[in-house]
Amino acid sequence: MAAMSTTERRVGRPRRSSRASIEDAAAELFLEQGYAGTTVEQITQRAGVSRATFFNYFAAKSDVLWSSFDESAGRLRDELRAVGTDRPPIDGVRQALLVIAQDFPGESAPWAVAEAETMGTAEELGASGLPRFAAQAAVIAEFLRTRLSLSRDDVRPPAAAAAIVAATAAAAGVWVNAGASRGSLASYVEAAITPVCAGFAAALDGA
Amino acid sequence: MAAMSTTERRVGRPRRSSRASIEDAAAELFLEQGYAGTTVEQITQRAGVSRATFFNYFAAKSDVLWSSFDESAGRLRDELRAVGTDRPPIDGVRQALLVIAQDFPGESAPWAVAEAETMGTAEELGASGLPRFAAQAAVIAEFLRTRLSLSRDDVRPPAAAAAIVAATAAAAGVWVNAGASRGSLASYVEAAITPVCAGFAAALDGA
DNA sequence: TGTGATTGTTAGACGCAGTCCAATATTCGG
DNA sequence: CCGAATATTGGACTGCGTCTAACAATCACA
Repeated sequence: MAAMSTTERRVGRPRRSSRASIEDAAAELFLEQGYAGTTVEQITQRAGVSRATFFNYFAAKSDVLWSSFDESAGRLRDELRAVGTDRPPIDGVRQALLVIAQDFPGESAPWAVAEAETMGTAEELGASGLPRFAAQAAVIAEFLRTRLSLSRDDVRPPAAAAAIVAATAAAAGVWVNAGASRGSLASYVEAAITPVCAGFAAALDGA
Repeated sequence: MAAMSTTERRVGRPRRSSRASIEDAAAELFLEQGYAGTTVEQITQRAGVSRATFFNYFAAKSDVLWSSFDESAGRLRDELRAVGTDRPPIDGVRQALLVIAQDFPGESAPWAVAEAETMGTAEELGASGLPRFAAQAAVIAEFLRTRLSLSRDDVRPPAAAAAIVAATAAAAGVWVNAGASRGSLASYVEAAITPVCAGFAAALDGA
């Protein structure tokens, strides 16, 4: 989603403020006052920009919480494209998700979820999460459908995709709550999605 | 969620307006103007109540869309409680969902999803859906965990629950888009969740 | 026939997220 | 120096959701 490195703008007024500086200001305030207790205006004041600028970088206040997720999520489509046509597509999905999950070691989790308790972000994450998960599921479903040459009426591609994404999200939730002594996110995701993939691998066998 | 028939209130001022009448007014307006183009005030005017009364019956404007879902969703816990201890718990979950899905014949779907195109409700349903799905998943996860005597650290119960709920939701989406010629929702849900249940049945076997 | 308890309805005000637009600022290529 | 392109800003506006205090209608009980 970030501007492609090949197309850095070379005309027009340069950005005075960065997306990251707004995120930092928001994270500080969420820690001090909680998510609900912090207004967008306070964030912009601390970041030293105007309120309008905030909405230039984020479409909604809750988008700040998902910044880390959005970065990783953009990779999924690329990882899937790189999957060879020789292996079962559902295995390719599994592999792609595990590769991405490996980028989250046990020591550190995104602040929006790691500090969810003190920030009170859990409620807002839940309220604003479905569109993102659905977008990822749509990518996976389309990948499965085309690779397996299935009809658009077939329930199995969207069902498998939704199940895999949901299992991944559930695994991430357990991973966050496991505290600092946990292992990498990948091991949690693997335990969560392997059964799903196995089940659909069998169900999609005749296709 | 509806007031238990055994506890109809017999003291205090009786309700002048019903939840259903507000829903009807909202559905009409959503058809005429779309969801985003309709204000809560317009709904209350057509229903003949004050704006404050609306928020007595619905915590949010989007809750009107989920009224039908919320009614069915309350049944899940009861259906699970009725599952015998002799059969595998994951089969009990599968059976409970299919029983509930049978209440949705092919001819009629809830207006919020059936008319999603003309009402423009899809976006709002997506934005407000996750808390509801998560609540259902939590019920299923707790059922699986206790019936199987698993630890709270185990990823599998929440993962299986989330996957099953997501597959059900995906099936419902396909079902809605299939138009009037479709069969009952149950057949779609069955095709969607059977692979998930099979996969986790194997993964939970040794437990 | 009151009187209090209980519950439903209402008006009015408020904070804040999110949208929109017009004005201004800063860089570039020519 | 002049436009084209992009970033930033102020300011106004809509509408959701919250809150509080008042008011209305019913029942139980004396």
